Amino acid sequence: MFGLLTEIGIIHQLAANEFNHRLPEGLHISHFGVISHLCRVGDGWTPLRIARAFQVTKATMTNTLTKLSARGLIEIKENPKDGRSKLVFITPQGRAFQERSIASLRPLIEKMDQDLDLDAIVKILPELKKLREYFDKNRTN
Amino acid sequence: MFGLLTEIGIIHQLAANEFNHRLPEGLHISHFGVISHLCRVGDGWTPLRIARAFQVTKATMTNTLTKLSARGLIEIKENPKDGRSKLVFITPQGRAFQERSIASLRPLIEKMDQDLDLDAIVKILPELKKLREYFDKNRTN
DNA sequence: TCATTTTAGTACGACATCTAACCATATAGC
DNA sequence: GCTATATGGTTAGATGTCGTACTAAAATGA
Repeated sequence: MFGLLTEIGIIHQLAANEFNHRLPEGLHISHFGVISHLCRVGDGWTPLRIARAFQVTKATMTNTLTKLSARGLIEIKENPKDGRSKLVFITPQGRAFQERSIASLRPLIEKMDQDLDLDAIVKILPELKKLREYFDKNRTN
Repeated sequence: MFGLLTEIGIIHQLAANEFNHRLPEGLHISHFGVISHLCRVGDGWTPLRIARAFQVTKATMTNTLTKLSARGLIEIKENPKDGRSKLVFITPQGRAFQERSIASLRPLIEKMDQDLDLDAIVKILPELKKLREYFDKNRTN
């Protein structure tokens, strides 16, 4: 069990590092994650909901969104339905950034697709999902 | 592929967080990792060799070892064979810390062993190892 | 032998993330 | 309706990790 988590930790570290190196304009994998998410599933989410989707604290998400907003990649508006909260929208520059990012990452992904046994990887995904759900359900706080 | 790495990233985040919460005296999973490593495979390693084992930079390892040394959990000596380098040894307090840590983590691990299908997890380990070796081999540096 | 290059470790600054504390607004209970 | 609690977001401080640049020592090679 320790071995599994060690392995996962190292893979995460190496993968995040690899991605960070390749993302344009010195942006971080977490920035790409949020932008990509908004592009794929639609925008107009509250910061808290995005934080939950990525399993980070709301303070972390405030930080990430502030950076993205400063770069003009997203727009943060008041939520007309709830005075406490905000809504996050992607801008045209945000979409352009996502496309540039994907283009930057494509060679890496394609090389992985080529070098690694995708079938085997697809097979372990459900197992990882179970593990993630377990941690998510059993976490303290 | 993206999904796989997202999953791995979240699991790592949740697991590291869970471990950090449970480790004694506010120590971090990275500290436990080093101590545990020295206990298991023997001490007298150079900082760089430990850094490589955990796939972190040597600057990071300097930081970690400084903290551990300040707490008296390890001892860092000159390397008589090489004036540039050091050797890291575990102290009795370090061993005691490892035992306390394991005791703190035991309930979590036992619960996981109980709740999760270990056979399935053991089956995905080789696949993860392959993935890790792939990233390790192909990393930009 | 001595100059060049490589290697081990450290110093410093940047940054993502966390926790804790705080403010403002919404919800619930009496 | 009003008070107490819960919720969404921000701020401040701590920390782990990274990249870059530096020093000192070892290895290389002409």
